[in-house]
Amino acid sequence: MKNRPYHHGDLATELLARAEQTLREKGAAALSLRELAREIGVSPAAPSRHFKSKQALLDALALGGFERLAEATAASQREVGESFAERLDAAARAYVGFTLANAALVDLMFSVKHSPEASEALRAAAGRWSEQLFELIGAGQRRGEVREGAPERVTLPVFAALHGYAGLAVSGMLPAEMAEHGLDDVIASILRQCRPE
Amino acid sequence: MKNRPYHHGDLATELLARAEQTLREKGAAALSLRELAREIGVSPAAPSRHFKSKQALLDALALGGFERLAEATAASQREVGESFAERLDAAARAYVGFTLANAALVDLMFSVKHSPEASEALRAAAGRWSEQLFELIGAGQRRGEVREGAPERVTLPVFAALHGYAGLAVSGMLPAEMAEHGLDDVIASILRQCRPE
DNA sequence: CTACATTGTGAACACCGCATACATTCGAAG
DNA sequence: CTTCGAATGTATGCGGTGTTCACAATGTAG
Repeated sequence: MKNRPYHHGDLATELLARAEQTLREKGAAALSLRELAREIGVSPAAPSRHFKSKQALLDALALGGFERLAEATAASQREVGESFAERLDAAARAYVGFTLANAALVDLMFSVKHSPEASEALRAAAGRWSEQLFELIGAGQRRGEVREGAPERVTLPVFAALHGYAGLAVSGMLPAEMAEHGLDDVIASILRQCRPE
Repeated sequence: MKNRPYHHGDLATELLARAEQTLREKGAAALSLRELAREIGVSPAAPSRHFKSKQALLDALALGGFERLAEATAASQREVGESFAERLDAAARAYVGFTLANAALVDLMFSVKHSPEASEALRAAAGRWSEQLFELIGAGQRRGEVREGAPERVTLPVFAALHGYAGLAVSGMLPAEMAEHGLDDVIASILRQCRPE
């Protein structure tokens, strides 16, 4: 009856793909392992062979999100000028754009609830990405376009502003008049706070 | 057998209270109407008389959160000096303190998922609170301690930085060396970006 | 070819949110 | 005070969920 062989071949990746699709369309809360299995045409217990719990599936999604975010950030820096203002602008728009395009996923990534062992991998992936921000700031400092100071202590406020703006925009809590110039204003304020004396 | 009368007397408020407690202790996902009813000693369907759905209960919690946040912010401004630096510092610590002390609740407040009619009330409560921030910035401008500009466009980056820092801190994504001076650095950067030319 | 590890199945369990029909209590109008 | 409707709590059931277990089918290494 079923044309599908007994073994699916690559259930894990198809689970992740479909999960991310439903995540995007209906949010994290509406994600159901059983429904996923039903869509793929596999028994309800099959997913548990690849993800020992629903949380594990979510952790895997979050991990992939960080990797893609890191890639998007790197890409934004590849074809842009060398001035700090340009590079920051590109990185900021890459980050906020990614967040707006993957709201539920980003929510997952920065969610508090992660299984302890996944937390390690997540922290690592997040670190691999935030290093790009350190490097961005560091380069600006070397060019004399960013004020002096320990890179982490200069980078944190920058990143916080971006993260905060993206979160506010996604939550729909921004009145229209703020959303319009919102990102521009945030970027401008970051440049102002980074300026050397 | 039961000493409790047939009518509980104030089920709605006790539901909210217990819900917030479990929210704090075990997170939003672990919140169950049935378990709440069990704890209070009432039938599983009883809560539905006061909150037509689980989402309605969550909306009510979020609403209360905004009100308490507004109150905490107002309190932070009552017994503090008049300089912008002092007032911003107080408001910032009030906001970040509130989110750290009520992480899951704040998550709920800024979550995307709200029933349409609750969104209105939520937006209103959020507005009542954000007006305090506008006023904070406006007062700073009148004192000549904050750069000129439309209040919304000056306030947004300020609030974004605070919101973003709180989110990062809560998510545990901050390395130790950042978390230490983190808030201080964010506040300093806000002051820098607000400074007149 | 045989043994073992991997992957998918089927049934079961204990939950959950929600809806419906019914019971009890409260409060106001007559 | 009685009555009668509204508010509140109960009992039960439905369809859904995540997770676990024993078992079956398939792949793979020796």
